[in-house]
Amino acid sequence: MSKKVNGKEKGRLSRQRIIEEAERLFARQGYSGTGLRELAAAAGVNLAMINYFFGSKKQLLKEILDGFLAGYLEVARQELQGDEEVRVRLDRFVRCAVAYFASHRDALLVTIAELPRDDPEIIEYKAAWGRQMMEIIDREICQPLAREGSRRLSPHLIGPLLTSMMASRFLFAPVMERMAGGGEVRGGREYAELVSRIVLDGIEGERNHNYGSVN
Amino acid sequence: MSKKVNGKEKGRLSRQRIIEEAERLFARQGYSGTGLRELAAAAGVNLAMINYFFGSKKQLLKEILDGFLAGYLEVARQELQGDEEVRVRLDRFVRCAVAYFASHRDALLVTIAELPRDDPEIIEYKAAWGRQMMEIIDREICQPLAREGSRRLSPHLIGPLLTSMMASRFLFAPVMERMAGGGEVRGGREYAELVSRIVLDGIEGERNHNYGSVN
DNA sequence: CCAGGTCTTAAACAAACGTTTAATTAAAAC
DNA sequence: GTTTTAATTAAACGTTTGTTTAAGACCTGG
Repeated sequence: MSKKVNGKEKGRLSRQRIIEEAERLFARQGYSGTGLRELAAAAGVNLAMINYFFGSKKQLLKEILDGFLAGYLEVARQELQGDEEVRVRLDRFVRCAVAYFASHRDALLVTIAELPRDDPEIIEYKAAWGRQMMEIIDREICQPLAREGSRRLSPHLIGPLLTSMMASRFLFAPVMERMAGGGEVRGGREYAELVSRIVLDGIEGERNHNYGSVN
Repeated sequence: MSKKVNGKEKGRLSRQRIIEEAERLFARQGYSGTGLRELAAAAGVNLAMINYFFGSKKQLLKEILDGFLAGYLEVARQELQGDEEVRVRLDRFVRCAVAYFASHRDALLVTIAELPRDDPEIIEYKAAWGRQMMEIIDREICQPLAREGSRRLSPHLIGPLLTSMMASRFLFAPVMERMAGGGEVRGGREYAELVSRIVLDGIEGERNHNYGSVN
Protein backbone atom coordinates (compact mmCIF):
# COMPACT_ATOMS: atom_id res chain seq x y z
CA MET A 1 0.00 0.00 0.00
CA SER A 2 1.34 3.42 -0.97
CA LYS A 3 0.99 5.12 2.35
CA LYS A 4 3.65 7.63 1.41
CA VAL A 5 1.56 10.24 -0.36
CA ASN A 6 2.34 13.89 -0.65
CA GLY A 7 0.44 14.63 2.50
CA LYS A 8 -2.28 16.89 1.29
CA GLU A 9 -3.58 14.16 -0.99
CA LYS A 10 -3.94 11.59 1.76
CA GLY A 11 -7.38 12.70 2.86
CA ARG A 12 -8.61 13.05 -0.68
CA LEU A 13 -7.63 9.46 -1.39
CA SER A 14 -9.48 8.11 1.63
CA ARG A 15 -12.52 10.11 0.65
CA GLN A 16 -12.39 8.73 -2.86
CA ARG A 17 -12.01 5.18 -1.65
CA ILE A 18 -15.09 5.56 0.55
CA ILE A 19 -17.19 6.72 -2.40
CA GLU A 20 -16.02 3.89 -4.63
CA GLU A 21 -16.71 1.20 -2.07
CA ALA A 22 -20.03 2.81 -1.17
CA GLU A 23 -21.15 2.60 -4.79
CA ARG A 24 -20.07 -1.02 -4.97
CA LEU A 25 -21.82 -2.03 -1.74
CA PHE A 26 -24.94 0.09 -2.17
CA ALA A 27 -25.42 -1.41 -5.62
CA ARG A 28 -25.24 -4.96 -4.30
CA GLN A 29 -26.93 -4.64 -0.91
CA GLY A 30 -28.87 -1.43 -1.15
CA TYR A 31 -28.33 1.84 0.67
CA SER A 32 -30.17 0.88 3.84
CA GLY A 33 -28.83 -2.65 3.65
CA THR A 34 -25.22 -1.55 3.95
CA GLY A 35 -23.83 -0.64 7.36
CA LEU A 36 -21.22 2.03 7.85
CA ARG A 37 -18.92 -0.40 9.64
CA GLU A 38 -18.96 -2.76 6.69
CA LEU A 39 -18.32 0.15 4.35
CA ALA A 40 -15.46 1.47 6.45
CA ALA A 41 -13.84 -1.95 6.53
CA ALA A 42 -14.19 -2.37 2.78
CA ALA A 43 -12.68 1.04 2.16
CA GLY A 44 -9.89 0.44 4.67
CA VAL A 45 -10.68 3.48 6.78
CA ASN A 46 -11.88 4.07 10.27
CA LEU A 47 -15.61 4.17 10.90
CA ALA A 48 -15.57 7.78 12.00
CA MET A 49 -13.96 8.92 8.76
CA ILE A 50 -17.23 8.56 6.88
CA ASN A 51 -19.03 11.04 9.05
CA TYR A 52 -15.91 13.17 9.10
CA PHE A 53 -15.88 13.52 5.31
CA PHE A 54 -19.58 13.42 4.49
CA GLY A 55 -21.34 14.47 7.67
CA SER A 56 -23.90 11.70 7.44
CA LYS A 57 -24.71 8.51 5.58
CA LYS A 58 -27.46 10.22 3.64
CA GLN A 59 -25.11 12.94 2.51
CA LEU A 60 -22.80 10.28 1.14
CA LEU A 61 -25.69 8.84 -0.85
CA LYS A 62 -26.53 12.30 -2.13
CA GLU A 63 -22.97 12.75 -3.35
CA ILE A 64 -23.13 9.45 -5.25
CA LEU A 65 -26.45 10.34 -6.86
CA ASP A 66 -25.26 13.83 -7.68
CA GLY A 67 -22.06 12.65 -9.30
CA PHE A 68 -23.84 10.16 -11.51
CA LEU A 69 -26.78 12.36 -12.47
CA ALA A 70 -24.55 15.33 -13.24
CA GLY A 71 -22.47 13.18 -15.58
CA TYR A 72 -25.58 11.83 -17.26
CA LEU A 73 -26.94 15.33 -17.74
CA GLU A 74 -23.63 16.35 -19.25
CA VAL A 75 -23.77 13.50 -21.76
CA ALA A 76 -27.31 14.49 -22.71
CA ARG A 77 -26.30 18.09 -23.22
CA GLN A 78 -23.28 17.27 -25.31
CA GLU A 79 -24.76 14.59 -27.54
CA LEU A 80 -28.35 15.72 -28.00
CA GLN A 81 -27.78 19.21 -29.27
CA GLY A 82 -26.37 20.08 -32.66
CA ASP A 83 -27.44 20.82 -36.19
CA GLU A 84 -27.87 17.21 -37.30
CA GLU A 85 -31.26 15.63 -37.73
CA VAL A 86 -32.94 14.06 -34.74
CA ARG A 87 -32.09 10.49 -35.79
CA VAL A 88 -28.39 11.20 -35.87
CA ARG A 89 -28.34 12.96 -32.52
CA LEU A 90 -30.49 10.33 -30.86
CA ASP A 91 -28.25 7.56 -32.11
CA ARG A 92 -25.18 9.36 -30.85
CA PHE A 93 -26.77 10.04 -27.48
CA VAL A 94 -27.80 6.43 -26.96
CA ARG A 95 -24.32 5.13 -27.74
CA CYS A 96 -22.59 7.63 -25.45
CA ALA A 97 -25.09 7.24 -22.62
CA VAL A 98 -24.83 3.46 -22.69
CA ALA A 99 -21.05 3.78 -22.59
CA TYR A 100 -21.39 6.16 -19.65
CA PHE A 101 -23.71 3.73 -17.87
CA ALA A 102 -21.26 0.89 -18.49
CA SER A 103 -18.39 2.79 -16.93
CA HIS A 104 -20.49 3.88 -13.96
CA ARG A 105 -22.45 0.70 -13.53
CA ASP A 106 -22.57 0.69 -9.72
CA ALA A 107 -23.60 4.32 -9.44
CA LEU A 108 -26.28 3.67 -12.04
CA LEU A 109 -27.72 0.80 -10.03
CA VAL A 110 -27.70 2.84 -6.84
CA THR A 111 -29.45 5.71 -8.57
CA ILE A 112 -32.16 3.56 -10.12
CA ALA A 113 -32.81 1.61 -6.93
CA GLU A 114 -33.15 4.87 -4.98
CA LEU A 115 -35.28 6.60 -7.62
CA PRO A 116 -38.68 5.59 -6.19
CA ARG A 117 -37.74 6.46 -2.61
CA ASP A 118 -39.69 9.40 -1.33
CA ASP A 119 -37.20 10.66 1.22
CA PRO A 120 -38.00 14.37 1.52
CA GLU A 121 -34.32 15.25 1.72
CA ILE A 122 -33.56 13.65 -1.61
CA ILE A 123 -36.67 13.68 -3.74
CA GLU A 124 -36.72 17.43 -4.27
CA TYR A 125 -33.16 17.38 -5.51
CA LYS A 126 -33.93 14.48 -7.84
CA ALA A 127 -36.84 16.50 -9.17
CA ALA A 128 -34.52 19.41 -9.88
CA TRP A 129 -32.32 17.15 -11.96
CA GLY A 130 -35.37 15.76 -13.73
CA ARG A 131 -36.52 19.23 -14.72
CA GLN A 132 -33.22 19.94 -16.45
CA MET A 133 -33.31 16.61 -18.23
CA MET A 134 -36.88 17.11 -19.43
CA GLU A 135 -35.96 20.54 -20.73
CA ILE A 136 -33.16 19.18 -22.88
CA ILE A 137 -35.19 16.28 -24.22
CA ASP A 138 -38.14 18.49 -25.03
CA ARG A 139 -36.03 21.07 -26.86
CA GLU A 140 -33.74 18.69 -28.74
CA ILE A 141 -36.03 15.73 -29.45
CA CYS A 142 -39.73 16.31 -28.92
CA GLN A 143 -40.03 19.75 -30.49
CA PRO A 144 -37.92 18.93 -33.59
CA LEU A 145 -39.92 15.73 -34.08
CA ALA A 146 -43.19 17.63 -33.82
CA ARG A 147 -41.91 20.12 -36.40
CA GLU A 148 -41.15 17.26 -38.76
CA GLY A 149 -44.76 16.16 -38.56
CA SER A 150 -44.58 13.27 -36.10
CA ARG A 151 -47.04 13.11 -33.28
CA ARG A 152 -46.32 15.36 -30.32
CA LEU A 153 -44.41 13.39 -27.68
CA SER A 154 -44.34 14.27 -24.02
CA PRO A 155 -40.79 14.57 -22.67
CA HIS A 156 -42.13 13.29 -19.36
CA LEU A 157 -42.79 9.97 -21.01
CA ILE A 158 -39.89 9.84 -23.47
CA GLY A 159 -37.24 10.82 -20.91
CA PRO A 160 -37.82 7.98 -18.46
CA LEU A 161 -38.42 5.63 -21.35
CA LEU A 162 -35.07 6.34 -22.98
CA THR A 163 -33.21 6.15 -19.69
CA SER A 164 -34.85 2.88 -18.73
CA MET A 165 -34.06 1.33 -22.09
CA MET A 166 -30.40 2.20 -21.86
CA ALA A 167 -30.19 1.01 -18.27
CA SER A 168 -32.09 -2.25 -18.70
CA ARG A 169 -29.06 -4.37 -19.43
CA PHE A 170 -27.24 -3.24 -16.30
CA LEU A 171 -30.33 -3.43 -14.12
CA PHE A 172 -30.93 -7.06 -15.05
CA ALA A 173 -27.28 -8.06 -15.28
CA PRO A 174 -27.01 -9.62 -11.80
CA VAL A 175 -29.92 -11.91 -12.57
CA MET A 176 -28.81 -12.65 -16.13
CA GLU A 177 -25.35 -13.63 -15.02
CA ARG A 178 -26.86 -16.25 -12.74
CA MET A 179 -28.85 -17.76 -15.60
CA ALA A 180 -27.45 -20.65 -17.55
CA GLY A 181 -26.73 -20.38 -21.24
CA GLY A 182 -26.28 -16.71 -21.76
CA GLY A 183 -25.80 -13.43 -20.01
CA GLU A 184 -22.05 -13.34 -20.18
CA VAL A 185 -21.18 -9.68 -19.98
CA ARG A 186 -20.21 -8.80 -23.51
CA GLY A 187 -19.13 -5.37 -24.60
CA GLY A 188 -21.91 -2.84 -24.39
CA ARG A 189 -21.31 -1.83 -28.00
CA GLU A 190 -23.79 -4.14 -29.65
CA TYR A 191 -26.26 -3.48 -26.89
CA ALA A 192 -26.10 0.25 -27.58
CA GLU A 193 -26.69 -0.47 -31.24
CA LEU A 194 -29.76 -2.55 -30.43
CA VAL A 195 -31.26 0.16 -28.24
CA SER A 196 -30.56 2.80 -30.84
CA ARG A 197 -32.12 0.72 -33.58
CA ILE A 198 -35.29 0.04 -31.62
CA VAL A 199 -35.65 3.68 -30.61
CA LEU A 200 -35.27 4.80 -34.20
CA ASP A 201 -37.03 2.09 -36.18
CA GLY A 202 -38.68 -0.39 -33.83
CA ILE A 203 -37.93 -3.98 -33.12
CA GLU A 204 -37.95 -5.11 -36.73
CA GLY A 205 -35.53 -2.44 -37.69
CA GLU A 206 -35.51 -0.65 -41.05
CA ARG A 207 -37.69 -3.24 -42.76
CA ASN A 208 -41.21 -4.62 -42.90
CA HIS A 209 -42.98 -1.36 -42.44
CA ASN A 210 -45.81 -2.16 -44.77
CA TYR A 211 -48.11 -3.67 -42.18
CA GLY A 212 -51.60 -2.40 -41.75
CA SER A 213 -52.83 -0.77 -38.57
CA VAL A 214 -52.94 -2.95 -35.52
CA ASN A 215 -55.88 -3.61 -33.22
CA MET B 1 -63.66 -1.92 11.36
CA SER B 2 -65.26 -5.24 10.48
CA LYS B 3 -63.75 -7.33 13.23
CA LYS B 4 -66.60 -9.79 13.01
CA VAL B 5 -65.28 -12.16 10.39
CA ASN B 6 -66.21 -15.77 10.03
CA GLY B 7 -63.43 -16.76 12.35
CA LYS B 8 -61.37 -18.94 10.13
CA GLU B 9 -60.78 -16.00 7.77
CA LYS B 10 -59.36 -13.77 10.47
CA GLY B 11 -55.79 -14.92 10.10
CA ARG B 12 -55.92 -14.81 6.33
CA LEU B 13 -57.02 -11.20 6.47
CA SER B 14 -54.17 -10.19 8.78
CA ARG B 15 -51.76 -11.99 6.51
CA GLN B 16 -53.12 -10.18 3.49
CA ARG B 17 -52.94 -6.82 5.21
CA ILE B 18 -49.30 -7.41 6.10
CA ILE B 19 -48.43 -8.14 2.46
CA GLU B 20 -50.25 -5.09 1.16
CA GLU B 21 -48.63 -2.74 3.64
CA ALA B 22 -45.24 -4.34 3.06
CA GLU B 23 -45.50 -3.65 -0.65
CA ARG B 24 -46.47 -0.06 0.04
CA LEU B 25 -43.66 0.56 2.52
CA PHE B 26 -40.95 -1.41 0.72
CA ALA B 27 -41.73 0.53 -2.46
CA ARG B 28 -41.33 3.87 -0.71
CA GLN B 29 -38.55 3.16 1.77
CA GLY B 30 -36.90 0.05 0.43
CA TYR B 31 -36.83 -3.43 1.91
CA SER B 32 -33.95 -2.83 4.30
CA GLY B 33 -35.18 0.66 5.05
CA THR B 34 -38.47 -0.56 6.48
CA GLY B 35 -38.57 -1.92 10.01
CA LEU B 36 -40.88 -4.70 11.06
CA ARG B 37 -42.31 -2.58 13.86
CA GLU B 38 -43.27 0.13 11.43
CA LEU B 39 -44.78 -2.46 9.11
CA ALA B 40 -46.72 -4.12 11.93
CA ALA B 41 -48.13 -0.77 13.03
CA ALA B 42 -49.15 0.12 9.47
CA ALA B 43 -50.86 -3.22 9.01
CA GLY B 44 -52.53 -2.99 12.39
CA VAL B 45 -51.10 -6.24 13.68
CA ASN B 46 -48.73 -7.26 16.42
CA LEU B 47 -45.02 -7.35 15.63
CA ALA B 48 -44.76 -11.08 16.20
CA MET B 49 -47.47 -11.82 13.65
CA ILE B 50 -45.09 -11.14 10.78
CA ASN B 51 -42.70 -13.85 11.82
CA TYR B 52 -45.64 -16.04 12.71
CA PHE B 53 -47.04 -15.90 9.20
CA PHE B 54 -43.88 -15.60 7.12
CA GLY B 55 -41.10 -16.99 9.27
CA SER B 56 -38.72 -14.16 8.49
CA LYS B 57 -38.56 -10.75 6.90
CA LYS B 58 -36.74 -12.13 3.88
CA GLN B 59 -39.43 -14.76 3.33
CA LEU B 60 -41.99 -11.98 3.25
CA LEU B 61 -39.98 -10.24 0.56
CA LYS B 62 -39.73 -13.46 -1.39
CA GLU B 63 -43.49 -13.86 -1.30
CA ILE B 64 -43.96 -10.36 -2.67
CA LEU B 65 -41.47 -10.93 -5.47
CA ASP B 66 -42.95 -14.31 -6.25
CA GLY B 67 -46.50 -13.01 -6.43
CA PHE B 68 -45.56 -10.23 -8.79
CA LEU B 69 -43.24 -12.22 -11.04
CA ALA B 70 -45.67 -15.12 -11.33
CA GLY B 71 -48.38 -12.73 -12.46
CA TYR B 72 -46.06 -11.10 -14.95
CA LEU B 73 -45.05 -14.47 -16.33
CA GLU B 74 -48.71 -15.37 -16.68
CA VAL B 75 -49.41 -12.22 -18.67
CA ALA B 76 -46.47 -12.99 -20.95
CA ARG B 77 -47.68 -16.53 -21.51
CA GLN B 78 -51.23 -15.52 -22.27
CA GLU B 79 -50.58 -12.55 -24.52
CA LEU B 80 -47.43 -13.51 -26.39
CA GLN B 81 -48.51 -16.81 -27.81
CA GLY B 82 -51.06 -17.25 -30.55
CA ASP B 83 -51.36 -17.50 -34.26
CA GLU B 84 -51.25 -13.77 -35.00
CA GLU B 85 -48.21 -12.09 -36.43
CA VAL B 86 -45.54 -10.85 -34.05
CA ARG B 87 -46.62 -7.22 -34.25
CA VAL B 88 -50.12 -8.00 -33.08
CA ARG B 89 -49.02 -10.18 -30.21
CA LEU B 90 -46.36 -7.73 -29.09
CA ASP B 91 -48.83 -4.88 -29.11
CA ARG B 92 -51.28 -6.90 -27.07
CA PHE B 93 -48.60 -7.97 -24.60
CA VAL B 94 -47.38 -4.43 -24.03
CA ARG B 95 -50.86 -3.14 -23.32
CA CYS B 96 -51.70 -5.96 -20.93
CA ALA B 97 -48.35 -5.88 -19.15
CA VAL B 98 -48.54 -2.11 -18.63
CA ALA B 99 -52.03 -2.57 -17.23
CA TYR B 100 -50.70 -5.28 -14.93
CA PHE B 101 -47.85 -3.04 -13.80
CA ALA B 102 -50.28 -0.21 -13.15
CA SER B 103 -52.46 -2.37 -10.92
CA HIS B 104 -49.45 -3.77 -9.06
CA ARG B 105 -47.40 -0.63 -8.95
CA ASP B 106 -45.90 -1.10 -5.49
CA ALA B 107 -44.93 -4.71 -6.06
CA LEU B 108 -43.33 -3.66 -9.34
CA LEU B 109 -41.23 -1.02 -7.63
CA VAL B 110 -40.13 -3.46 -4.94
CA THR B 111 -39.18 -6.04 -7.53
CA ILE B 112 -37.17 -3.65 -9.66
CA ALA B 113 -35.38 -2.11 -6.72
CA GLU B 114 -34.42 -5.56 -5.44
CA LEU B 115 -33.42 -6.90 -8.87
CA PRO B 116 -29.71 -6.00 -8.64
CA ARG B 117 -29.33 -7.36 -5.10
CA ASP B 118 -27.13 -10.40 -4.99
CA ASP B 119 -28.55 -12.02 -1.89
CA PRO B 120 -27.80 -15.74 -2.36
CA GLU B 121 -31.19 -16.74 -0.98
CA ILE B 122 -33.05 -14.73 -3.58
CA ILE B 123 -30.91 -14.42 -6.67
CA GLU B 124 -31.16 -18.05 -7.66
CA TYR B 125 -34.90 -17.92 -7.51
CA LYS B 126 -34.98 -14.74 -9.57
CA ALA B 127 -32.78 -16.49 -12.12
CA ALA B 128 -35.27 -19.35 -12.30
CA TRP B 129 -38.00 -16.90 -13.16
CA GLY B 130 -35.76 -15.21 -15.72
CA ARG B 131 -35.13 -18.49 -17.49
CA GLN B 132 -38.83 -19.07 -18.01
CA MET B 133 -39.32 -15.54 -19.23
CA MET B 134 -36.44 -15.79 -21.69
CA GLU B 135 -37.84 -19.02 -23.02
CA ILE B 136 -41.20 -17.47 -23.83
CA ILE B 137 -39.70 -14.38 -25.42
CA ASP B 138 -37.32 -16.39 -27.52
CA ARG B 139 -40.00 -18.75 -28.79
CA GLU B 140 -42.74 -16.21 -29.38
CA ILE B 141 -40.79 -13.15 -30.49
CA CYS B 142 -37.16 -13.69 -31.40
CA GLN B 143 -37.53 -16.87 -33.43
CA PRO B 144 -40.58 -15.73 -35.42
CA LEU B 145 -38.84 -12.43 -36.17
CA ALA B 146 -35.74 -14.25 -37.34
CA ARG B 147 -37.89 -16.42 -39.58
CA GLU B 148 -39.39 -13.31 -41.12
CA GLY B 149 -35.94 -12.15 -42.09
CA SER B 150 -35.18 -9.60 -39.40
CA ARG B 151 -31.85 -9.73 -37.67
CA ARG B 152 -31.52 -12.37 -34.95
CA LEU B 153 -32.29 -10.82 -31.59
CA SER B 154 -31.07 -12.16 -28.27
CA PRO B 155 -33.88 -12.73 -25.78
CA HIS B 156 -31.40 -11.87 -23.04
CA LEU B 157 -31.31 -8.34 -24.37
CA ILE B 158 -34.90 -7.97 -25.58
CA GLY B 159 -36.48 -9.33 -22.41
CA PRO B 160 -34.99 -6.84 -19.97
CA LEU B 161 -35.41 -4.11 -22.56
CA LEU B 162 -39.15 -4.67 -22.94
CA THR B 163 -39.69 -4.96 -19.21
CA SER B 164 -37.74 -1.79 -18.50
CA MET B 165 -39.64 0.16 -21.12
CA MET B 166 -43.00 -0.83 -19.70
CA ALA B 167 -41.87 -0.12 -16.15
CA SER B 168 -40.17 3.21 -16.82
CA ARG B 169 -43.23 5.33 -16.13
CA PHE B 170 -43.82 3.76 -12.74
CA LEU B 171 -40.16 3.76 -11.81
CA PHE B 172 -39.83 7.48 -12.41
CA ALA B 173 -43.30 8.41 -11.21
CA PRO B 174 -42.28 9.51 -7.68
CA VAL B 175 -39.77 11.93 -9.16
CA MET B 176 -42.06 13.09 -11.95
CA GLU B 177 -44.89 13.85 -9.55
CA ARG B 178 -42.61 16.18 -7.67
CA MET B 179 -41.71 18.09 -10.81
CA ALA B 180 -43.68 21.16 -11.75
CA GLY B 181 -45.68 21.35 -14.96
CA GLY B 182 -46.40 17.76 -15.75
CA GLY B 183 -46.28 14.31 -14.36
CA GLU B 184 -49.84 14.14 -13.16
CA VAL B 185 -50.66 10.47 -13.12
CA ARG B 186 -52.84 10.01 -16.17
CA GLY B 187 -54.31 6.72 -17.20
CA GLY B 188 -51.69 4.28 -18.36
CA ARG B 189 -53.60 3.75 -21.60
CA GLU B 190 -51.81 6.29 -23.75
CA TYR B 191 -48.53 5.34 -22.16
CA ALA B 192 -49.01 1.72 -23.20
CA GLU B 193 -49.76 2.93 -26.72
CA LEU B 194 -46.57 4.96 -26.79
CA VAL B 195 -44.44 2.04 -25.66
CA SER B 196 -46.09 -0.27 -28.15
CA ARG B 197 -45.58 2.19 -30.98
CA ILE B 198 -41.90 2.67 -30.21
CA VAL B 199 -41.30 -1.05 -29.88
CA LEU B 200 -42.95 -1.72 -33.20
CA ASP B 201 -41.94 1.25 -35.31
CA GLY B 202 -39.53 3.45 -33.43
CA ILE B 203 -39.88 6.93 -32.03
CA GLU B 204 -41.11 8.52 -35.22
CA GLY B 205 -43.80 5.92 -35.60
CA GLU B 206 -45.09 4.62 -38.88
CA ARG B 207 -43.62 7.44 -40.95
CA ASN B 208 -40.37 8.90 -42.19
CA HIS B 209 -38.63 5.62 -42.76
CA ASN B 210 -36.79 6.75 -45.82
CA TYR B 211 -33.69 7.98 -44.07
CA GLY B 212 -30.30 6.71 -45.09
CA SER B 213 -28.07 4.75 -42.79
CA VAL B 214 -26.75 6.56 -39.75
CA ASN B 215 -23.19 6.99 -38.63
C1' DC C 1 -67.99 -28.28 28.30
C1' DC C 2 -63.79 -29.20 27.01
C1' DA C 3 -59.85 -30.23 24.03
C1' DG C 4 -57.25 -28.44 20.02
C1' DG C 5 -55.96 -25.59 16.82
C1' DT C 6 -55.35 -20.87 15.12
C1' DC C 7 -54.44 -16.35 16.13
C1' DT C 8 -52.75 -12.57 19.09
C1' DT C 9 -50.20 -10.40 22.67
C1' DA C 10 -46.39 -8.13 25.64
C1' DA C 11 -41.80 -8.71 26.84
C1' DA C 12 -37.26 -9.72 26.25
C1' DC C 13 -33.00 -11.04 23.50
C1' DA C 14 -28.43 -10.05 21.48
C1' DA C 15 -26.73 -7.72 17.58
C1' DA C 16 -26.21 -3.96 14.60
C1' DC C 17 -27.34 0.62 13.60
C1' DG C 18 -25.76 5.91 12.70
C1' DT C 19 -23.53 9.28 15.20
C1' DT C 20 -20.52 11.71 18.56
C1' DT C 21 -16.66 12.52 21.45
C1' DA C 22 -12.03 13.26 22.90
C1' DA C 23 -7.39 12.14 22.24
C1' DT C 24 -3.45 11.36 18.95
C1' DT C 25 -0.73 11.54 14.80
C1' DA C 26 1.09 13.82 10.77
C1' DA C 27 1.90 17.30 7.63
C1' DA C 28 1.76 22.62 6.53
C1' DA C 29 2.24 27.22 7.51
C1' DC C 30 4.41 30.89 9.75
C1' DG D 1 10.55 25.41 16.31
C1' DT D 2 6.12 26.50 17.15
C1' DT D 3 1.46 27.11 15.84
C1' DT D 4 -2.39 25.55 12.80
C1' DT D 5 -4.78 22.62 10.36
C1' DA D 6 -6.14 18.19 8.57
C1' DA D 7 -6.49 13.27 9.12
C1' DT D 8 -7.07 9.26 11.95
C1' DT D 9 -8.09 6.51 15.92
C1' DA D 10 -10.63 3.79 19.72
C1' DA D 11 -14.46 3.97 22.53
C1' DA D 12 -18.87 4.87 23.80
C1' DC D 13 -23.56 6.96 23.02
C1' DG D 14 -28.64 5.77 22.79
C1' DT D 15 -31.76 3.57 19.21
C1' DT D 16 -33.40 0.41 16.47
C1' DT D 17 -32.92 -3.92 14.32
C1' DG D 18 -34.96 -9.01 13.37
C1' DT D 19 -36.19 -12.73 16.03
C1' DT D 20 -37.80 -15.63 19.93
C1' DT D 21 -40.41 -16.86 23.90
C1' DA D 22 -44.21 -17.93 26.80
C1' DA D 23 -48.58 -16.93 27.97
C1' DG D 24 -53.33 -15.75 26.80
C1' DA D 25 -57.52 -15.14 23.68
C1' DC D 26 -60.52 -16.82 20.36
C1' DC D 27 -63.21 -19.80 17.70
C1' DT D 28 -64.22 -24.65 16.18
C1' DG D 29 -65.22 -29.54 16.27
C1' DG D 30 -66.26 -33.43 19.13
